[in-house]
Amino acid sequence: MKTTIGERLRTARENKEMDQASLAVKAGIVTRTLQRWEKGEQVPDGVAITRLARATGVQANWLLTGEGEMYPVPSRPENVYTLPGSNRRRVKAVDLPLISAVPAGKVATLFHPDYVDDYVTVDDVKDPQAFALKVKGNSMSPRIEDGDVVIVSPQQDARSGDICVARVNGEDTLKKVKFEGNYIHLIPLNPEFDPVTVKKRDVNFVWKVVKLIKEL
Amino acid sequence: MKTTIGERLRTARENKEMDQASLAVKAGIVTRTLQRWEKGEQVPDGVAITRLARATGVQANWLLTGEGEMYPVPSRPENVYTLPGSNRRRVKAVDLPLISAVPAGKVATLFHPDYVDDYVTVDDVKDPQAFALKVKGNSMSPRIEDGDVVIVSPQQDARSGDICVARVNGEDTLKKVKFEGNYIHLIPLNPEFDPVTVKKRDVNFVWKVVKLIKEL
DNA sequence: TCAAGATACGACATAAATGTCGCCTTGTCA
DNA sequence: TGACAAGGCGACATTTATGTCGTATCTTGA
Repeated sequence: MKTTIGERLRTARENKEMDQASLAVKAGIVTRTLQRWEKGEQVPDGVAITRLARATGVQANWLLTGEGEMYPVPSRPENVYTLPGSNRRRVKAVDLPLISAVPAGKVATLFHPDYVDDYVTVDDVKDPQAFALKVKGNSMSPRIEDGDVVIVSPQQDARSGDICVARVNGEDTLKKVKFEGNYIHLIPLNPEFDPVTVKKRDVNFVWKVVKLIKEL
Repeated sequence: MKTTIGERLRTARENKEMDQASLAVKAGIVTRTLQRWEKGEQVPDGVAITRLARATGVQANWLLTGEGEMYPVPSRPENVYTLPGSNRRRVKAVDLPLISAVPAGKVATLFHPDYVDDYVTVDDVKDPQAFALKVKGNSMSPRIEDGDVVIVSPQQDARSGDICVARVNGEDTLKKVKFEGNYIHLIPLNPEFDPVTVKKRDVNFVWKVVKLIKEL
C-alpha cells in the first residue's frame, strides 16, 4: 500500500497512462501544482481531491487513505440488504401529548394546551385518552427515575401489582398499587420511601402506566 | 441530498450528536475553521477530509461528493418520516428496525431481514444507523430487564458510564462500560452478576444505548 | 549525438486557508 | 431573571497553497 496521498495519486495517474500535463488540465490546475501534490509538498483541498478521483477513475476514499477499493466495484457488496421501506411499516404509531406538570385538582383541564408542551410518539397504544407524563421524584427509583416519561392509559383497568398514576386528595403520585377491600396501598419501589395506604373514596383516579421511556 | 461539502459535514456531525468544539478537537483544528467549512466559506484539504470522515464515521467519498453510502456498509436507507399530526403539531419520529436476536459473529448481517421482525417508532433519534434491540437476560436488572427494548446509536461516542451494547469476541452483551487505557470494564447493574474486564482489541464494537422502552 | 517530451524544481507574487481574539445572538435551565 | 452552552461572525496576522516563469534533468528514438 502506498503511504501518502501523493504516491497514490501518481499511481492512479500512471495507471491511466496520463502525463502530468493532461491530468492537470482535467483537474483544472497547473502541472506545477500537480507535481507538488505528487511529491507531497502540498495537500490538495477537498474539491481537488474529488476532481482527481474523477479524472483518474479511482475512489476518493482510496486516494485519501489507501483503504478500501482503489477502483469502484461494479457489483453490489455482500451482506448488504435493503430494508423494506415505508410500505411495510405498520401503522401503529401515535403521538401523545406530553404533560410535564399536572396541576393538582385540575383533572378536567388535563389536556389544556397550556400544560402540553410536547408530543411523544409511541407504538401500540390504543387508548385514545392515553397521554405521556414526565416523571418527577424518585420514589420509583431505580426502575423509574426523575425525568423519565411514562405512558398513561386511563381506560385500562388497574390491577394489583400494576404501576399507576394515582391522584389522592388532589395530589398525584406514581406508585405500584395493591387493592385490598376499600383500601389501596401505594407502594414505592424505592425502599427509602414508605408505602402509603389510602381509602378508595379519597382517590380521584388510578391510571395504569403501560409504558416507560427512559433517555440515557 | 445535500449539495455542498459543508452541509454534508454538518449533517455528519449532527448525526453523531457532536458540537463544533468537540469535532474540531478530534479533527485537530479550531472551531472557527470548522464553522467556515460548514458554511462553505473555505474548503478543507485532503488531510482534513480524512480526519473529518474518521471523526464523524462517514465515508470520505460521501463527504466529498454526496454519492455512495454515507456510512460504511452495513447501512440502511433513511427512515425519517413525519407523522400526519392531523390538526396537531407535527412530530418528528423515526422508524427503527427491531432486532430480537443477533447471531454471534454476524456483524455484517445485522440488518438482514431475517432478524428484523418488527419496527419501533421513537422520537429524537438522529442517528440514521440507530436500531432497536430486544434485551435478553437480567444482568442489567432492575433498570433494564428481559424483554425491554433499547435503542442503540452506533454513531454516538460511548463514554465511561454509558450503558452500551458491546460485542466481545463475537458475543453480545448489554453493560455499563468504563474505559481504562487498553481495557474496557463491562459492569452489570445487577449485583448478582460480576463485572468483566476485557482488552480493547477483543471488542468488536461498543455502541451506546440512548433510550429504553419498557412495556409494563 | 541531438531533439523532443516528460518530469523536476527554484523563485517570486498572489490567492486561499487557518488561527486567534473579541463580541454577538439564541436557546435552555434553574 | 441571570448564567451558561452553542453557534455565529468580523478583523487581523500568519501560514500554506497556487500560478507563473524560467531552467534543469532524464529518457527515448531517430
